[in-house]
Formats: sequence, structure tokens, C-alpha cells
Amino acid sequence: MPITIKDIAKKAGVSHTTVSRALNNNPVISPQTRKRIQKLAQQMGYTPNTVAQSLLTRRTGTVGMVVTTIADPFIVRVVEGVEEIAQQAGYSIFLATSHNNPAREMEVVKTLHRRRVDAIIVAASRVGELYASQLDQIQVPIVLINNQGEGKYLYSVTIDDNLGARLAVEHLLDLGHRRIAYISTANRPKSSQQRLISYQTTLHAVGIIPDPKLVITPTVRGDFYRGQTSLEPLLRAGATGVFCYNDLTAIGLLVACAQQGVAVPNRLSVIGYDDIQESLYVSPQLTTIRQPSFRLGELAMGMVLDLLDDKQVQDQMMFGELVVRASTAPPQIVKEQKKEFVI
Amino acid sequence: MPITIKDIAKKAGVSHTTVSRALNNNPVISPQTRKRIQKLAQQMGYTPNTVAQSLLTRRTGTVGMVVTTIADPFIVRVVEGVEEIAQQAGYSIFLATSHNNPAREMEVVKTLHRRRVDAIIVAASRVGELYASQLDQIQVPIVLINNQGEGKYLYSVTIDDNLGARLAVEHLLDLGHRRIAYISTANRPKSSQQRLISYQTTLHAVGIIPDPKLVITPTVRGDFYRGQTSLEPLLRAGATGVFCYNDLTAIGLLVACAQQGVAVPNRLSVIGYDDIQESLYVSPQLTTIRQPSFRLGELAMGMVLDLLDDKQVQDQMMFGELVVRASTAPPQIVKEQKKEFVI
DNA sequence: TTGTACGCGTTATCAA
DNA sequence: TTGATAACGCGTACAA
Repeated sequence: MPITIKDIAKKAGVSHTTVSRALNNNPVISPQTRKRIQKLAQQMGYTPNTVAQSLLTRRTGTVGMVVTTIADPFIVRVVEGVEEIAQQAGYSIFLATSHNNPAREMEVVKTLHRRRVDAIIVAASRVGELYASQLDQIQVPIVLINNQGEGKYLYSVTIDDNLGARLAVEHLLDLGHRRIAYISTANRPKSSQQRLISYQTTLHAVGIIPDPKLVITPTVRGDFYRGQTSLEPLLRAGATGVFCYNDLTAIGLLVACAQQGVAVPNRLSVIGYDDIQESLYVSPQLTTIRQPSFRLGELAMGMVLDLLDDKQVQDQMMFGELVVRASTAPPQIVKEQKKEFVI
Repeated sequence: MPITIKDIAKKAGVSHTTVSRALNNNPVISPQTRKRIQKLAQQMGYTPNTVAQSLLTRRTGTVGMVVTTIADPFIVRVVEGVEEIAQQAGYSIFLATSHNNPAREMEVVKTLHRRRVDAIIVAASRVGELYASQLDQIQVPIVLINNQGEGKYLYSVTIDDNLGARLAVEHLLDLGHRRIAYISTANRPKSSQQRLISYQTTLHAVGIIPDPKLVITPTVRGDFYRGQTSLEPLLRAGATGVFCYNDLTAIGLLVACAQQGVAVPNRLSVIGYDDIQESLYVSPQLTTIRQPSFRLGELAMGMVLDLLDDKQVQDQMMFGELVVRASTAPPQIVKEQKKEFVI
């Protein structure tokens, strides 16, 4: 059983109030007794009980972080950003995974509410769309990452999907590609849909009518496997360049290319999304859209701190940027046709 | 301000004690009032305050998980395992990163203690070695992952480094390699040292005297970069096969090989350690030692539950296994020599 | 400068 | 079956 201030008080022959004041550096106390008490507390191995403090102050100094999974390197970076700011500010974070299961996600949010977290940060979730009404009962600020929801206690930090997708497609267009494909995901319907629209709009803008066959919607589970199984339909559709929903998908595709002997970027240009560390691990290294994921986490936690400080906050939008590496190049179809012609 | 049982009591015209009993399904209460109170609580959106409960029961239902970083996929799997069991048992976990900074690590442990977590799980850390004495003051069970420490409140779950390293080296030996290198790390001195010793022992066992030049100790930061910068010294030392401290290191090495045109596995066989997901992303796919990382986390959290249940627990040791993929093959030196001879 | 008394939300004990 | 009261550990208004 841990030491309490009463234990210290008894040993020091003072009231527990005095001990409390001494330990909190309350100015209204004699320097000598303060020293004495502090030393004693140290000796007795006293550690303040934040549980009791919380009950009194109605602040737990904790924040709940809800993610689908930490197997996604993008999310990991976000969590790291959150944790960094939280630790600096003396906050601790509860980490909870929902595995993209809405029921479990709501369960997790309830648990966090029972624990009286000061705020909740939700990354890549459906909470916003589906449960906004129920959430209003939980009068705790909720910061949504990459998910715009509406409601009194809902705030959001977002990275613009439109711009990112446009940059990706424009890059392929600039290289001379015309048969550009998009690999989508059913997992994050919102941002995938957003990127799809931007992809179509960008093509339209240069007079290309998007070919539905060039939009691949894999049905398997897992970003990596969605990429891996997309190679065949891509080739059938005659794509020379492909914009993948995220880097893991692009990497899956690269692996399939290596296994099937499809040359990247010469036969097929591949561009990802996120700029996770792993995009450096593959060969060729991946051209991608860099998302400021760590910063995103920092911003979300910063917003939480502002909210708890009763400051006004505004929903934030951030922007990605193009990172050109080795997986994209001008299409080589002309050359190949020449060769065939010679033969 | 959240609803309390007193609020409910007032509205129901009963004492808060009755409300408490009704909500806890205490048998000594009339079924009707119980129903009535429960319905009322539901309507008013009551959520029990675990903070207050904790103060009384001296149990918070929380566990602190300390890791160096979640950028390491191996650690991520461990965390997932812990979280899975924790969630099932109704426990929440505080996640805290130390970034391999001992001071920060102790700070984090102190914070967790202040929050009165029921137990602490520490992965890949130095806590055990350096601070065992101070830790004794914190009378909270601490489960160490992959780190054997001593002390009254210290327990451990470990994966045997000896066996894993032996399997790796024996695999290369079986393929016919004789110039086998090891890439170590200063980051996890204990297990790296353990694997080094096992590497040497295994070589000795077949009559090979380990060549110090074949032990690479990169000085750069980051597993990936340690691998990437090791290619040159490896080639200088005349290695035909190399055992890497972990998969990230091996992947860094593979990337360097791809960039420098060193054929894997023909010119150089590479074997990693961990079997993280990323070992499937690279080309050639990585031969490695699979560590049961998820299971490791499950076991650690299971041990915590047993400890809190006042059950006897024993330190556990798990074992890895060899996973053969495409990055290892028999050495091709003979062929090359032949070629030179012919020329 | 120090101490007494109260309350934070909940459960447990005892009495009614 | 229900209620009044105390207690968990701490901070604070008020009194001394």
C-alpha cells in the first residue's frame, strides 16, 4: 500500500494539510517545514496519487487515443506525434484499437468515458459519421483525425485528399502517361472516395475521359494484398501508370511486379500515398505523396490542449506534397512498339 | 459535468446507496426499484466514474506499457498482443514511449506509478539492469519483455536469443557458407550480445574460428541505416553470408545491395531476425527467424492478470523458428572462381 | 503559519 | 428492503 500524505503527516507531527501544502510548494508555509516535509516524503518514497487528485479537480490528465490498428505505419506516426506533445504537457494517453469494428469502437469510447479522460482523439474512424448523436451524450471533446464530423463536441484535423490525389495524377500526366489507373480501398471509404473524385477531375481537366476499367477495387483484406492482387487487372486494362490509395498498397503492387517480371517504372509507373518509412525499403524506391503524419498527431494533441485550456480552436487542414523517387518514369510503350516493329 | 449516482438518487427519490446497489445488480434490492433505477440511469446518460471506484477499491484497471518506440514493427506486434488481452479483460493500457532514453524511461515509469496503474509492462528496455533498486520502491508488478532483471516485483517474458541466433547461423552453414558475418547493434546491447555469443559458439562448433572482421558494429542511428551502411565493410571482409540483428537491419542491407548491384542471394546471402511484415515487402523476400511477437504480448498481459489475481507465475521463455525465403542460397564463390580461371 | 472541516463519486458497513 | 454514515487520498475555504 503506497504512502499517503497522512502517513507523512503522522510521522512529521503535522496535519496532512500542511504536508499537502509543503509538497505543492504553496508559498504560505515556512521554508523550514517545507524542506523538512519534502525530505521526509522523499525518504518515505511518497508518490502522489493522481486518482485522488482527479476526483477533486475533475481533471485526469489523460487522453484516449482510438485507432483502427497500429499495424499501419501512417497511424503509428500520428500516435507518435500525439504522444510527444502529450508527454511534454504531462498528459498520459490510453491507446485503444478498434480494428475497424464500429461496435468495438463505440465500446472503446465508452470505456474511455468511464475513465473520465479529458479528451478523445480518434484516427481513421467512422465514429464521426455513424454515432455523432450518441457522442453528444459524452460531454468530452473529441478530435477527429482525417474525418470530418459534425456535432457540438467534435473537432477535426484533416489532410486534404483532393490536393494529394491531384498532385499524384498530375505527376503521372506530366511524365506523359494517359492510361492512368487508381487502386481504391473499401476500408477508408471517405478518403478513398475523395481521392477517386480528385483523380477523375484531374484527368478531365486535361481532356481525358476516365475509363472505369482503370479504377480497381480489390476485395481482399489488407492494404498490401490489395496492391498485390491488382497487377493483373491493371495490365488487362492497359495501364501505364497507377496511383495507389496508399504506400502499403503500392508496395504490394511492387512485389507482384517483381514476382511477375513487370519492370517498374519502365513498364508500369507506380505512385503511392503517405510516404511511410517502408517506401524507402522497396526497390525501386517509391514515388509518393508525403503526408505530414507526425505533425498531424502533434496538431491534434495541441488542439486538445487548447480545448482544455478553454481556448478557441478551429478545425485544421493540412496538405501533402509530392516526393519523386524511382518508381515513376515516362511511359515506354513507344519504344516497345518500335522493338516489335523491328522484329 | 457528468451525471452522478446522487443526481439519479435525487430524481428517483431514493438514497444514492440504493442507486449504487441497483446499478451493481446487488441482490438485496427489490426487482422493481432496480428496474426503475436502471432505466432512469440509462435515460439520464449515466456513466460510472471509474476514478471514484478506483479510489476505494485500490484498483484502477489500467496497465502501463513502456516501449522504446512504436516505429519498430516487432514492438508494435507485442503491443497489439498486450492490448488484445487487456481489452478482453476490461483493462485499459497507457502507452508511453521512452525513445531509448533511460532518464525518460524512469520518468515515464514514475508517471505511471502516480496514476496507480495495477501493473507495468516494459518492452526492450534497460529498466531491469539499471534501476532495479529504485523500482523496488514502486510496489507494482513489473513484467519485463525480453529483459531479464532481478527484484521482488520483476517478472519476465523472454524469447530465447541463443536458439534463434543458432538457427540462423546453422542455416547459413547448412547452405555451405563459411565466411559468415554478423551485424550487431548498440541499441539493444543485451540481446545483441547474446546473439553474438551464440553466433560465435555455433561457428566454433563446426570448427570455424570467428573472424573479428566479420562482426560489424555500425555506429549510425536506426536499424535500417545500420544495415545500409554495413554493405561495404561486409564485402571488404569477404563475407558470403550475413546474419543481421533484425529484419529492419537486413532490409537496409538489401536496399544497399540493390543500389550497388550486389546480387542477393547469389553474391551475398542475408538472414534477418523477427519476421516482421516488411520482410515480405522486399525483393528477394527475406529469410529470417520468426519471433512470436504477438504471442509474447499476450503472454505478458496474461501474466499481469495472473499476478493481479494473486496467482503464482513463472518467468516464461519462448522460442523462435527459422523461416526460409529467397534471400539465402548456397555461396556461389566456386562458380565465380571457375569463371575467373576460364578467363 | 498551521489546522479543521468538507467535498470530489463511489462502495461498504451498520442500523432501521 | 432501504438509508445514513464513513472511508478511499487529496486540495481548499475557513478558522485559529
